[in-house]
Amino acid sequence: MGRQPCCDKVGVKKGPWTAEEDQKLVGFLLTHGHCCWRVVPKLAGLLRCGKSCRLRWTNYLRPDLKRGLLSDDEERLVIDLHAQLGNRWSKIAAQLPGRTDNEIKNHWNTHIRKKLVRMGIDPVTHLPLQEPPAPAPAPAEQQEQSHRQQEELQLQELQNGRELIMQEGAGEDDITPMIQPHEIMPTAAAASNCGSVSSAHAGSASVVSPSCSSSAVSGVEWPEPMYLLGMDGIMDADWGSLFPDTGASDLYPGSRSHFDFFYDEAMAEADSRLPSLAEGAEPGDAPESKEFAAAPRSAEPAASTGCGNDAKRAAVFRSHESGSGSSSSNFSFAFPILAETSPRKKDLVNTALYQPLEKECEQPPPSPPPQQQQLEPPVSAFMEMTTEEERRSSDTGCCCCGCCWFDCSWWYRCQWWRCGCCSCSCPSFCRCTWCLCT
DNA sequence: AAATCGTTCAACCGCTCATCC
DNA sequence: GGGATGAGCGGTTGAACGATT
Repeated sequence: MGRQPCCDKVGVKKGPWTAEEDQKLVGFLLTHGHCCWRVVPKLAGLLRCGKSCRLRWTNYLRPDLKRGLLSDDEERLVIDLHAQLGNRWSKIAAQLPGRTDNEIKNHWNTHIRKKLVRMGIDPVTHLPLQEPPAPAPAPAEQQEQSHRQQEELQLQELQNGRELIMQEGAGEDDITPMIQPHEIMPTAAAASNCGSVSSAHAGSASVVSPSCSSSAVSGVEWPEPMYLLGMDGIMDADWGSLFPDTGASDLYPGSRSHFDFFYDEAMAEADSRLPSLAEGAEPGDAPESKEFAAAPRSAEPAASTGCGNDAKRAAVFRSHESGSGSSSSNFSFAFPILAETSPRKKDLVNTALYQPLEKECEQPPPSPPPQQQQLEPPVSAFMEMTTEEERRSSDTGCCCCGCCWFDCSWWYRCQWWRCGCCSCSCPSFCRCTWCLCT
């Protein structure tokens, strides 16, 4: 008697997942978890096999996934772990929270393996390749050779550090650097400015969320279904009551989300710059504090421009911020960002998120077209824009929404720590010249 | 502008492992 | 102990996309 197939293959859809399917799957899993993958598609109303659902969830929809290319540190760790574990991608992935075995495997095959070969290292044995000495490089190759030498130096550093990494147990903070603020994908709501999903900028499941496994997630008692593709559902959620007693960091021990990182850094800096904020300083001391606490600047302009979600988001933030002091990880669940499709290079190439290909890095950067050389207009020009919509829609001015960090930080053109057109580093409230906190 | 080639990565396939009965 | 079953792993595929000709 042969093994029962995972599905009957009849009437089962294959190929790329649609947004609607993602929505159904996420909604179902967040509501019910998964007890048995085979029945998930039936109960969720999907014409997919359970295996496909599991893969889609673990490799793409899971709310703790990082997106984007592996960082240099992650790449080094992958190389190091591969030298020890071989092609045990799941074991390697287990050391890189937020990364999937599939993702690492793909990255290995498309980037790292080639890099190692170029460096004269056998990607299988991690030993030097036995090759005849290469002829003297042509002048055009000298630059590349210099690049190789640099990579070899890095690899040597890696080898030197291998023992140390292993002895120290490779703490998460050491081995998995946080995604930097500029790497954050735009939220669908932010990118579209008014809550409708923009396929052009809606990132794939770019998420700021604690590390977890799908099995851990399934253990949560989730509230009412939240169809994540409709961002309103997220924003409307009562995140304070979602995890009334335990923060996400409790749910996922030892984890710290990117949001945690941002939040703590922001608070630390805000504390240093606005020491009297907590005591209810006078406007002269912290001009934005009271206004923010009462009604963020974004709220009113948002209303006038039809962006009521800003107020909702600000309300969620305030609710969170004024909580009992439990882990800010609670809030991390507010940002699972689902996309209609995976982001393509064209979507990111003009953004801070774009990470050039290796070969592109080897080329001298193309000189920007004239119009791009003046991305930052005089501050006065920016200040002449009077509405939030004008500021937001301006490709040449400050990209901040002009109000609280809540919007700014999720707007992909923003620099987290300070706005591109001012040196304000008061991340709790703003980073742009619209604000008065400078 | 069109054709061709190379790259990337989501998704699939087939296998093994773990667990249950 | 052995069969049935579900889950997970690693290799492979193919569509989409970018680069080049």
